[in-house]
Amino acid sequence: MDSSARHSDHEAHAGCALRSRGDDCRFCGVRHLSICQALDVDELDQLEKMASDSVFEERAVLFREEDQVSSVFNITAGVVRLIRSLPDGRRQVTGFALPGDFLGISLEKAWRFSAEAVTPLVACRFRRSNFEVFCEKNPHVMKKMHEFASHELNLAQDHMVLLGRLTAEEKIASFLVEMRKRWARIAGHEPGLIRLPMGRQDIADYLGLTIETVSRVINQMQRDHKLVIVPDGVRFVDQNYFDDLAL
Amino acid sequence: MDSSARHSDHEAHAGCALRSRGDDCRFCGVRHLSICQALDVDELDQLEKMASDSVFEERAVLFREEDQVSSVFNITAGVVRLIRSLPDGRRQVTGFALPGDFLGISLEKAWRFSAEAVTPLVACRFRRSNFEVFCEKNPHVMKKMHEFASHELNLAQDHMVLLGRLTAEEKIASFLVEMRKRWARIAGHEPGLIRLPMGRQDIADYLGLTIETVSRVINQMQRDHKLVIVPDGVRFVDQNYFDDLAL
DNA sequence: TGACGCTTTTGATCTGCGTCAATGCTGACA
DNA sequence: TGTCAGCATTGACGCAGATCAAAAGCGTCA
Repeated sequence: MDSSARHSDHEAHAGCALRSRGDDCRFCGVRHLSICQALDVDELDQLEKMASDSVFEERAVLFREEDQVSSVFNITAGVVRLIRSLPDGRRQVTGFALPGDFLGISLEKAWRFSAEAVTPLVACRFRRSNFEVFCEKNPHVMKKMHEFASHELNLAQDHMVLLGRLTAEEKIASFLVEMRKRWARIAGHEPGLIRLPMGRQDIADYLGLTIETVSRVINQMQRDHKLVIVPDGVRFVDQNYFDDLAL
Repeated sequence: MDSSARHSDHEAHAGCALRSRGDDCRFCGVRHLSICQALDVDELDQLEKMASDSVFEERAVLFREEDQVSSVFNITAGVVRLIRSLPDGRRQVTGFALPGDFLGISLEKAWRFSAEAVTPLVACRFRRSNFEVFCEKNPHVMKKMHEFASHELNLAQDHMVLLGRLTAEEKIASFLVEMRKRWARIAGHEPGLIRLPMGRQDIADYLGLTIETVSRVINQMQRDHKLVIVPDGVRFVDQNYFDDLAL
């Protein structure tokens, strides 16, 4: 098998299943989505020497809030929930990390949120100390990190509007549209099925709602022929309804 | 007046009143709080050549969502509200910028939020194009920008927890504690008076509440002897009450 | 000094979503 | 094939905070 065939083979399956870099970053299925897109062949080579694939089971904890940041991660396959918890058990899911997403952009000493595998997971792992040196040595990698952080900040502000000012129905619609866009970017085309690998409780904690409200709203949408609920996700029936409601 | 006397004079007034750099960054009252803290004398010199003081009246619009980013700002004196608006008029205040805060950290083409002066304002203004070149030429300035952005991201995540999971009472308490900390950092000591130059509507839009709820909760706190309302702010009576409630 | 405009406060009422409780569904395993 | 555990759904009811409406402060200006 020549390298171009291997390459396109990997691209075709981006985001679909468990899948490692195969020990060669050049053929990584999420490279075009990730921080690595910024790197030239030389830098990619350096980075590869620092990388190790690591696999997590569903529900595995990658790290907890307050833990020292000893590794940073590039998600290769699977979904992660990022969680802030209050002392009394209330939770806010601050985001979901999908293939191509990077955990550890901030270069701070300790994690400010916990990360748990929603599905079986493959991640490209770097020792934090190595990665930090790598960033400092390559200014345009630092710039890329900054661009990623800025993008995250914009998304965080979008989410503030959602949490502070949208109704339950608008929140759900926005969430579904967001997931559709993100999966589309990963797959390279608009998917018919919007995959929702996370449970209702995670969706509720992401949207600042209760599990009952999430369930009620989605099922009402189905009764109103706006979508159909299918195993592992939903399918839009009335696209315009969602585009009109979403943030 | 020698320069050290001028310096301490400026420090003493940090955050109190309208006050410019006086055309010399070395004596800037907010330098130790701002992005400029990262710079050595040489870099500060370069930056100064690019800087111009600009003054805004109360209610002035610094820029609007979607506007091209032609300038970036370092707030010298006064307070700015940062706003995301929905088409139907609902608003979310994503943050308040205080002296030392920087607007334009993301280096994106267009603003993603509007900025309006809550009080009369002095800001140190840089042409975006100049500033970007300056960042690219000085890697550790880029790193500092990234650190600022990362910090903002953490604050944004804190605010998501507040918006998604706190009660009205907890939101108000968290807000007051946040403002106390931020003014303390600017003044260099814990202030007796917590200055609230923004109106009730801005506070409501920051916390995802209505103006009536903000008013009711604060006035109830006063009736319960947790604080006293004074012109331009509040004063804590029962510090522990707030520390226990706040995020 | 009084009239005006704007913000804040207060009261009465309503409602969207939370809470509590029960039932249903699905997949794993004996 | 039945049992069990963990999620999702559904229903009944309650309440925190929204909405609607009015009054009270308060700075500004003629």
